[in-house]
Amino acid sequence: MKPGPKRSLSEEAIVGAALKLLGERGGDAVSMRSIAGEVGVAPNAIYTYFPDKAAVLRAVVDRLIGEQSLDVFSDRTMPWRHRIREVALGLRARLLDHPGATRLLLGAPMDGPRALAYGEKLLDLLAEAGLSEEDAARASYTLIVYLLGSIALEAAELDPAAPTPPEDDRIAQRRKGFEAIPAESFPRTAASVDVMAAYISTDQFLWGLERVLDGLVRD
Amino acid sequence: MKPGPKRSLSEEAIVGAALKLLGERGGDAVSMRSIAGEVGVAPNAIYTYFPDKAAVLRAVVDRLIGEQSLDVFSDRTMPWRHRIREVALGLRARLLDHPGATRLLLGAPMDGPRALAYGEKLLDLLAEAGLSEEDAARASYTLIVYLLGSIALEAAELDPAAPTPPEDDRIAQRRKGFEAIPAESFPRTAASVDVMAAYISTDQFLWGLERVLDGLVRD
DNA sequence: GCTGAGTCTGTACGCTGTACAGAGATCGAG
DNA sequence: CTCGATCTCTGTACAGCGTACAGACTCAGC
Repeated sequence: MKPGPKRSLSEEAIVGAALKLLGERGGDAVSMRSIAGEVGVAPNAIYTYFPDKAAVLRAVVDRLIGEQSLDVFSDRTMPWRHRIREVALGLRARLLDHPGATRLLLGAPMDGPRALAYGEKLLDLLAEAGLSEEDAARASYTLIVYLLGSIALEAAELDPAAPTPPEDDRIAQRRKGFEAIPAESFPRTAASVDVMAAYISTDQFLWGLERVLDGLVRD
Repeated sequence: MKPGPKRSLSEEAIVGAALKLLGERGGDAVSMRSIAGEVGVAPNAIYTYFPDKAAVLRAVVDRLIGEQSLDVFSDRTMPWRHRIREVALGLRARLLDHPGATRLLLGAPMDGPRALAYGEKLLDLLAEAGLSEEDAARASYTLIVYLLGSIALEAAELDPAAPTPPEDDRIAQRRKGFEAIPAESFPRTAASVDVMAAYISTDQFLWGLERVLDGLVRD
């Protein structure tokens, strides 16, 4: 057995506290100090469990991913497309539940054990769908790109990073920094704006997923 | 004319300085203070031009996007698929040139004027490819998801956010925080790892793009 | 019982974004 | 030409951040 006093915390507890803060008070509220406060230790005690903050955040993301059961992947009573849909929706729901978490996803990509298991299963599933080993690998990556990209863009839209200033000078604030650009090149009510705004929904998510899958395993 | 002294800077200059820092010293080096130092003013002088740091970063991203000429979009001597490839590669190249910039992309999505113009053109192009108005909109969004997702994941991989610690205890450091998880669930040499590592390339980017396009405009 | 490793606390450093007050420059109006 | 309004920029300051360092305490094994 190791010497020294018993640990008063666990990685689990720390990640849990971070997750709680993330959900309750947004991504900016997740600091070493607030996490430590949440579990009742001095801020630097966390460095006993994780090498730095980035590691904590990676563990948070991994836990979020790991909350999804992997059983669906191999449930052969469903057609594989159905299973992929299911898994994709699950991942999306879990991550969008904590909008602040998502911006972490892409800064430190999925290299936690649970994320790896996830990727592994996805690979198997695509092989089962009839793809060659190489195609399955490429398709798996493409799919992950679509999933994470979608989720990230959606999360960015609904993140509480927009504390809604007094609306009076919101447009002015928004234009600040683009003053050198003629006003007419601001397509304020243009179609592209509507696209971004209106199609952010489960509906659009599934529509895109379906098309991507069509492209990946067609013929 | 407005009263007050002449401005000694411009939004352009500030964004330029930020971009320079981004390229030369990485994303973490872009602070209000360093930008101000670069252009030779006090840190808070920047607040005359931008409401806050996020606005500066949004302008940076918009500038990066805007560096791409929009002419390719409407050059009807090329087939539309070729044009999309061209434009996608251009965007990717421009953003990966400044790896630090990419993590900003998803935190504050593209709402700058140049980004909007970009989206607008993409929409037209897809309509030209024969899609209905609604399908073009959805496809446009899906395509943007793929582009930004790809680029973000690639940038995360090659970002200088990995200062490479002394390699002796790199694995130990890496495992820290996952100690509760049995070692055998660490698929260290698993296929999914290779997927993530090996297929990050222009090749994979184009492969995926082609499949996504196949899915979007098949029939 | 001693040794030495391991866990936690207190303190401190250098950095961040940005709010606030005021100095100086420049304009339009009288 | 003067005056007051208005704008830009500086100095200073604050609260918060991640984390390095030194030391107090607790325990397993000799």
